[in-house]
Amino acid sequence: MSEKLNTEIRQDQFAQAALGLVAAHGLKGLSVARVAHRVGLVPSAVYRHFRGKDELLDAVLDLIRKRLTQNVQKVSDVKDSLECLRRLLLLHAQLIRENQGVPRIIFSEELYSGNPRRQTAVYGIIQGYLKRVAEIIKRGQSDGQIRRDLDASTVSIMFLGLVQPAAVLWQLSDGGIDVTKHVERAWHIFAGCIRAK
Amino acid sequence: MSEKLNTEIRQDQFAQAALGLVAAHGLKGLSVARVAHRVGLVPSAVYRHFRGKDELLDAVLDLIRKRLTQNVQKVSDVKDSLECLRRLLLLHAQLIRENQGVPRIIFSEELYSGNPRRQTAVYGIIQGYLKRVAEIIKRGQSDGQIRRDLDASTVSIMFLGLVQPAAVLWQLSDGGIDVTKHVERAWHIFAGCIRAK
DNA sequence: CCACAATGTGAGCATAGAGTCACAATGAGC
DNA sequence: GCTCATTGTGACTCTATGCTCACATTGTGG
Repeated sequence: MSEKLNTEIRQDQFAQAALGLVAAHGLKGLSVARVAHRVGLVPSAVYRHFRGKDELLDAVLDLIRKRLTQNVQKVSDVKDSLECLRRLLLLHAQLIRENQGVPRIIFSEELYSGNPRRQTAVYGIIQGYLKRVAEIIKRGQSDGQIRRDLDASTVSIMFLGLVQPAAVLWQLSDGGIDVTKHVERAWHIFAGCIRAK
Repeated sequence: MSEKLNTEIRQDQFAQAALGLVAAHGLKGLSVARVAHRVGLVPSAVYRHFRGKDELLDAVLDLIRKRLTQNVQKVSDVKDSLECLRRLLLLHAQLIRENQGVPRIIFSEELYSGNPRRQTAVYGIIQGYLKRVAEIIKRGQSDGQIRRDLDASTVSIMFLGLVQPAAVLWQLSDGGIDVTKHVERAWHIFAGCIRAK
């Protein structure tokens, strides 16, 4: 029998295991049994710490939200707002590279179709991230770094668009495309466009 | 008993039914039984026209490729390359609005994880589309409409990035975001950036 | 050191969905 | 109008997976 650990620790372990499994085998490959096995426990053990698979998935979403928030934190002290955005973009690319599970979960409607509550949750995560990006952009607009005639919200969505398609291609090509390189090139073009003249 | 129709017609019907089902209920809701029911037939009838679910999904992918190719065709006679791109972008947004199944299938790794052949197929569809976009861009570069210092391939991926995140948000918010509006605003910014001065 | 709550286990249930097969109906070509 | 290949049907099997439950084990507070 495995060591007995308290619920919070197990919940964390299960959530991380789940995220890893999605990265490796896709959402389709995410079964309660596999998650348990990855943690070194037996399937039914999962139900000691979650009411069901739904609750487990919620925990995974929470994990993802934390990772995104962390990235924003990491760049929050960069004064130059364009540089701040650039670094956030690179961190984002890195997050995706290091954990393919993140985009797979966020952009797979499998997770929330037929589950309005979770759909709202995912939407909230993305909107939360976008909001923070928009704030950085607005800061750049007030201190004259970024063109004031642009809608911060639109720009923040475009910002996401710098990574997202590249991430999909990277996944599809099994790493045949360098996400970070593309993101750097794209950023160069994009920055030249929103920078105040 | 239902009317007997030949295989090509049935294959088409099943593929379209499948695409519609994905739009309505997500990939998770795509079962052979439902597809059959939507066409007004019984589950086992599907196996008269496809070897299995895999072959059905391949047919759906083919349908999607055709739709994308159609869009490129529709704008192929527009001389002004920036205008050509703008129209293609709007068609793309329209395609997504009218058939949510398209992005859901293309960007859901569920479809191809654990199936290298199909993964390659999806990659091919996107790359094919990107290639055509890149050609339009190169045309714009040679006739002096678009900045020559930009890498056409990078720009084509950015082009995709103008719609993709908006499409995801639109899906997540149940239509709470106007994809076409965002795309128009984003295009305005983007075009100002790649246009030759 | 002991009781008991929390955690881990294995066996088993229920359901959904892919696929098979023998048989029935259809309709196109002769 | 007959024949037969094609297409449609219903009953079925098989497998994967979410989940339950009775029981075993652990370790912590008193």
